[in-house]
Amino acid sequence: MSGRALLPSRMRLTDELAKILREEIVSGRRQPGERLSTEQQLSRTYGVSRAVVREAISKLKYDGLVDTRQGLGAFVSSTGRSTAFRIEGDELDQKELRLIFELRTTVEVEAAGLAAKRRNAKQLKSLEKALKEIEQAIQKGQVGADADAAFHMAIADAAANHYFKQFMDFLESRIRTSISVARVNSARYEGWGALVQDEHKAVWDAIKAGDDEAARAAMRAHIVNAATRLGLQKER
Amino acid sequence: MSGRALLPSRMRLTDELAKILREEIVSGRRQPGERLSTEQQLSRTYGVSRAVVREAISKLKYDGLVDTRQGLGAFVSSTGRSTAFRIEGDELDQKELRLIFELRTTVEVEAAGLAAKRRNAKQLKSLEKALKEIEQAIQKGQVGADADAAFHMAIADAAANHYFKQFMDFLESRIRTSISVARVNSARYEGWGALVQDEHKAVWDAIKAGDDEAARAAMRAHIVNAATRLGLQKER
DNA sequence: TAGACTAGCTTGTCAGATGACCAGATGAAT
DNA sequence: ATTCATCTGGTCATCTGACAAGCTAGTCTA
Repeated sequence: MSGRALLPSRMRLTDELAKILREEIVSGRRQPGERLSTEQQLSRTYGVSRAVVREAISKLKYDGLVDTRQGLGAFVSSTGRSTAFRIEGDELDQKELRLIFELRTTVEVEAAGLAAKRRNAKQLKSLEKALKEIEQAIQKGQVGADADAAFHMAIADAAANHYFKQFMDFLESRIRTSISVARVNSARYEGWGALVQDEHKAVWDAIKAGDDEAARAAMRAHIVNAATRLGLQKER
Repeated sequence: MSGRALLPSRMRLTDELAKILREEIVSGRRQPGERLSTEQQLSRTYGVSRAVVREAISKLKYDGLVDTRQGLGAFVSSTGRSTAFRIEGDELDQKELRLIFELRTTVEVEAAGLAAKRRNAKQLKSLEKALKEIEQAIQKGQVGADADAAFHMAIADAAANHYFKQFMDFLESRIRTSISVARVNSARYEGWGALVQDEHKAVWDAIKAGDDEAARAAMRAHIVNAATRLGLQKER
């Protein structure tokens, strides 16, 4: 088979094909509801095996861009919208990070508020434990990033909404991979340790007291400060 | 082949397997960097063909959960976290929908607040246009779902943060596919038209006036009411 | 000892085959 | 004439077996 010329590049064939098909759909060149060519046709058109075509279509299906029905074919999904929320790109510039931080702030502030209203005894204990571990780490001069993450996740738990938790987790890791770890750690903790801990305590106190407004305010202050410490301009 | 017993259910095999493997990773049972079993082993373990295993792994790779290298194997990605935020399942029950609505409320309320602070003349015009179209649709007795969506998206635009917009878009379409369209439309507009429009106007007025707190309050009221109209219990 | 080389494993891709599923046509029964 | 069961061809879902290409580790050679 020499049709390979139709799919150049050194990428994997399935990624290459998926990219082409995706482009055709999101660009609107293929209308919602429209039927795609059959796997065999696509395989012939692009000079790849049916297995490659299947994996490529599988990706689009996974993103909700197409639906397949056995015996019928593959169709451009009616919504034409992706069913997954992605943040593309490995390295994000400061401007993008600031926007993501804004979204994160929004969600985490509300999570703190919900936690203040809904937390139970067990969750309070988890929070307290995380807080103590951060304290100890700081006293030892350690970074305590794990304990810090645990604190934030404990809040998400207490908010009693696993979508909040999932989303915060997602955003956190997305931000983390975009800022060099060294920078995060140093910026977050070097010299700021005590200050950060004060902010944590404020959040903790409010959640313990069940004061959701105070919890929101404390969390907002904490994250805005964190952004500042990371060198992201504080807005407003 | 009788190993099928290991993968019951009427889902597609590849989705089923992907779900299992994903669970093993996000739960932390498999550590970041750890090597997965080979495709052949997995194929034997779960009693499916290698093609199915490949498609399943392809999904995880797509979400950034695993990396594969030809000749080496598949590895749990270093972060161990997904690069995409998904809400699994086609039909979500009321409880899940309520939780998603809570997240949506959070984001959209803040978006309204940001819009009030940041909107420019052009965006105000878009909002006004959407508002008028909804009005006309209601007077004609039509549904006006498109115009309604346009209104919400115009707010997202005015918030000047495309992550808000993307995420709201994502949640909206995710909710829409979980509630039968007929039910959404009727519940949203049949008899409620004028009421809904009043809520929209309140949001619009606040954004136009640049009053972010009022915008947040109005949007919160609007979405809470929408949830109620959809038969989702209002919480708190 | 240092470097080239080979063996063996793994993923990437291919080709062909079978089963399940669907829409529409066909034909029989009412 | 209408309704319903059946047939038929097309399509996706899955399986099987094979080869190519990339990688590691150990072996062999100079």
